[in-house]
Amino acid sequence: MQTSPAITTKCVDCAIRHRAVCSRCGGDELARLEEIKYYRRYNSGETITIAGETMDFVGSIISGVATLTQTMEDGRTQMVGLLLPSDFVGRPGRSSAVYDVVAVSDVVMCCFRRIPFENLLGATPAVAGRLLEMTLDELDSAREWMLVLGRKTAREKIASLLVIIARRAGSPCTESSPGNIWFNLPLTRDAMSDYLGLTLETVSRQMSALRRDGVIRLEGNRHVVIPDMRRLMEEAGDDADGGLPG
Amino acid sequence: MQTSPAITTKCVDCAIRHRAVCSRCGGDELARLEEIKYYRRYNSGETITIAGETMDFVGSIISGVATLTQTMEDGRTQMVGLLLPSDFVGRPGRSSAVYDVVAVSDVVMCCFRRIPFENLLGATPAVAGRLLEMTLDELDSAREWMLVLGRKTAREKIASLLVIIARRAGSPCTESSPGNIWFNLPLTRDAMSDYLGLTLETVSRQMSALRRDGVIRLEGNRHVVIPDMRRLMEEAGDDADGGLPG
DNA sequence: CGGGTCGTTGACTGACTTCAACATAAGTGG
DNA sequence: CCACTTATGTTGAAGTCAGTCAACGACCCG
Repeated sequence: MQTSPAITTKCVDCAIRHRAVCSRCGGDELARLEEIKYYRRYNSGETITIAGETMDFVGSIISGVATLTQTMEDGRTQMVGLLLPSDFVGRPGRSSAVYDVVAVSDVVMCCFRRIPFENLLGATPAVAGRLLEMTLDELDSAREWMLVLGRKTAREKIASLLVIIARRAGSPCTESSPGNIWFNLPLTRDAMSDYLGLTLETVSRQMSALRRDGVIRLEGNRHVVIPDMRRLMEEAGDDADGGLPG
Repeated sequence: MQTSPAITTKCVDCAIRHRAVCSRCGGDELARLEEIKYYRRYNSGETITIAGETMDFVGSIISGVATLTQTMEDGRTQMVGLLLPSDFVGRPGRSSAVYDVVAVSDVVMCCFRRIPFENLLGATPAVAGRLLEMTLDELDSAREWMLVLGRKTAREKIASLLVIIARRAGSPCTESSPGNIWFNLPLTRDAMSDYLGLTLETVSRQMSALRRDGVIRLEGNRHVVIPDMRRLMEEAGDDADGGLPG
């Protein structure tokens, strides 16, 4: 981890300005956040927090991807959160981390020392309210994921993960047919298996099966193209509409 | 569901006063809550909310147990929350329910109409702050449950559920050896299977196995005695200490 | 070239599910 | 009081989906 005095972006110009914990702040409140914020960079693979250790800061992911995982004594691990830009890391009111947080790509974070941030929470309803809203959203995601873990087949699990990533990180294809969506998978097969409660072999097999069946196209191991979002959502067992236009 | 003008408990005397969303309120703030609150009763088996339908109130469970479940189109269901006294139901800022909430015993709730409660949230930091804290706790529980669903064996799942219920609803045995803990299971085998992502047959088999191995004692189908909490926690794969003294 | 990481595929195994029969208890109405 | 129904729980036998173990391929970097 490196503190980087080099980065001095103003909050107003920040890429996550409209989605992060600061999104409801007006000029005054933003100024107060600007005073106590600082940036940190992590290289891919670097640990951000370790379960059980002191955590004296909280913050937002500005760019990159990190994972939140829980590990049992015998080594079994379960990912319990996937942190993308604008997501919040850390828990106000608690001094030690409960989960391992690891950067799975190069990550830049906007950090606040925990105690000053907690004080600011009490004084700034715009921040407290937005944090409540984000936490409620996280809770909904966690509950949706409980359905995936508890009741879906391996194939449905893979499809569900691809839907979630496509929703948050996918881009419409520019050249090919306009309905297409693509993204670069931010996770290794092993990380995917940790997310889905599967083994990496099963992940690999089901990725191959979805490719064989034309549900996805793989260009290299990480580049995923989704020719028909609706089809993928059916494979995920989410027949509810509301996906990206396809 | 019956509205009951009969119940007119003052907030000060409420059984969940010190744990619910109102727990940080002082006299003034409590008075404001008292103005807009009303009680509702549900009989065991009654539906409190249906996913997708309008939900114009939020509130706290005062007594009884309710479940929060998600259902797929083909009927597979996953419980995503177990609501015990002091737990909060509903989401401020959203007008329709996302989950089915069902009373699994007779339930009494302390309700607030949603809009007035949302207004009060903005004006009462004691309530907003406590709701944030409770939501963060719920998120931690949900993440712990993701580990159970994704990585634990059937036997560990059952043990984990029993640990959670014992923690929140267990009583130390008065007559028998003081280390003992007992409780009445609030869930049928079928509801347990929905919680754990198993079939009810597997739940039944593993309950029998834990009984045969002396980890639990069953007196009737619902009354569970835990002779050694530490042993049960080992069976759950939670070797971390911090349980009740045993 | 060798060593490391990451990914794929095959053969076999096993934990949990599925299907089915049966047990127990409570409620209803004759 | 008893036959009948319904809800709940237990147990057995057979089937299957995903895990385990193992070999191999692609790629990168020193």
